[in-house]
Amino acid sequence: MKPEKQERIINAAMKEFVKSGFEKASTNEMVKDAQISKGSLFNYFTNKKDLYFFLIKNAVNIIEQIYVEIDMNERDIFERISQVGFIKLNIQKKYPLVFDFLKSLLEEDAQDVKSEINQLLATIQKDGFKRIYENIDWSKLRKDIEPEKAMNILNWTMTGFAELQIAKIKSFEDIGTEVFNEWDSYKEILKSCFYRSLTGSKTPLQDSEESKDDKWGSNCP
Amino acid sequence: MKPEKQERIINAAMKEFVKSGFEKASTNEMVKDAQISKGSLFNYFTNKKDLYFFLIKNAVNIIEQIYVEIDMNERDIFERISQVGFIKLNIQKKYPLVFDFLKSLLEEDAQDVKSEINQLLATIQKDGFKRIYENIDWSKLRKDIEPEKAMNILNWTMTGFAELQIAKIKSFEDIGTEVFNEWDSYKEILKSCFYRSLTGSKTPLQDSEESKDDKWGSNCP
DNA sequence: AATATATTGACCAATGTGGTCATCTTTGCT
DNA sequence: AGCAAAGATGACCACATTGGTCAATATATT
Repeated sequence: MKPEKQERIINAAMKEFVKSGFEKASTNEMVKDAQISKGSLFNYFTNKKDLYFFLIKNAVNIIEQIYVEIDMNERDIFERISQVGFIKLNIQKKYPLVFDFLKSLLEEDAQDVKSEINQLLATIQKDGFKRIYENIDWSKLRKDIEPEKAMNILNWTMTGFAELQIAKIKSFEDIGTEVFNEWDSYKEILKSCFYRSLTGSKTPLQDSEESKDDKWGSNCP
Repeated sequence: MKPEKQERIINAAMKEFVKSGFEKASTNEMVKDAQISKGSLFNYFTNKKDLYFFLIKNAVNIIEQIYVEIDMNERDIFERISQVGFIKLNIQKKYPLVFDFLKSLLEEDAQDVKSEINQLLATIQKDGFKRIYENIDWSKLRKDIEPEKAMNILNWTMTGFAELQIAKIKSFEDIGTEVFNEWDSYKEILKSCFYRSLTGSKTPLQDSEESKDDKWGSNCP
C-alpha cells in the first residue's frame, strides 16, 4: 500500500479517536476524511478495536524513535531539551496528532479497551522521562535552585513555546530558522537564569552560596 | 431551583460538550450525569442550542469575575500573576471545566453554532490579556530580557504548575498551604531570574547593560 | 382539599452505528 | 490481448442512540 495513503488513514483515524474517544469515534468519519471506502478500512483492520490498538502501537513506536535520535554526547541540558523539542516538532509534521492521541489514551474510559490500554501503557515508557536526562552534566546549574524545579520551568517553557508556534503556523512546511532563532533566545534567557555564569560576567554567584545549598551531586536526576 | 442542582447540570453539560463537541454531545448523557430527567432539562432549556449558549454566557461571566477580583494596587508582576492563578484555581473548584469549555469553543466547527460562537467571542475579551497587566511596574525587570518573553515563561510556568497540581490532587477540597508554598518557590526562582536584584546581592547587573538594551519604558505592555 | 408548579420517563421519527459482501476496478503476468 | 488475483467500493443491514415531546405523576403552595 502507498505510504501516503497509510498516513492519511492513520491521521484520519487518530483525529477521530482524539476528538471523540474510542466509543463515539465514527469509522464513517474516518473513511470520509481519509478518502477511502468503508470496505477498505475493514479489509485492513478486522474491526474498530483492532484499528485502535494498531494506532497505539504505531504511536508508541514513533515516540520510541525520539530516544534513538537523541545525541547522548550532548551533555548540556538546554541543548538536550532543545533537541528533544525539535525532534518532536519534526514528528508532528508527519503525524500531527500522535502526542494528542497518546495523551487521549489516559483519559479513555471505554470498558472494551480500558484494561488493555492500562496494561499496554504500564509496560511501555516505565522510565521514559529519565532517558531524556541520561548523561547530562548537572554541575553547571546554580546550586541554589532545585534542579527539578528548573527542569519543570524549562519543560513548561518548551511546551508553551511549541504550542505557540503550532498555533501560529497551522500548515507548517518547514520549521524555519526564525522559529529556531526565537527558541534560541528563550534558551539563552533560561541559561542566564539557571547557570552559574556564562562568560564569567553575568549573574556571578556569591562564594558563600557556592556550597551552602549544594545538596545535589553533579550527576543527580 | 437549588443552586447545587444548577451546578450539577452546568458541570454535567459542560463535561459532555467538552468531551464530544456540540453536535455529538448527548443530552441523554448529561441528564444521567446530572441525575435529572430528560424532561426537566428541556423545561429549563428549549433545546440543545439554547443550553449551549447559556453555558457560554455563564462561562464568560465567570471569567469576567477574575478581573474584578484582581487587586490593581499590587504593582508587582509576580504577585499579580500569582493572584490570577489562584483566582483561577478557586474557580475550578466550583466549575472544573469552565476553562476547558471556553477553550473547546475555539475548536468547535458545528455549522449550527460556529458563526454565533465567533460573533460572541469577538465581542468579548477583545483586550482580555491586557487588563491583567494593568498598572504593573515594569521597571524592576532586568533590561536585557524582553518583557514579552519573560511574561511568556512566567505564564507557561504558572500554567504548567497548575496542571501538575490538578493532576496530583484529583478531588481537591482546598488548595492547601503546601501548594501555595511550592508555587512560592517557583515564583522566587523566576524573580531571581528576571528582576535586577532582590536584596542588592544576587545577580547584579553591569552598568554597561543598564541602558544598552533599554528599549522598554517602565510602563510598557 | 384543591390548585399550581416541578419532575418524570416511556415514546417517537430520524439519523447514525460498526460491520458485511456482492460487485466493480486495477494490477501483474503470460 | 486475455485472464485471474487482489484491491477498492458503497448499498445495505440490524441495531443503538439521537434531540425532543407530553401525558402522567409527584411536590409545594394556598
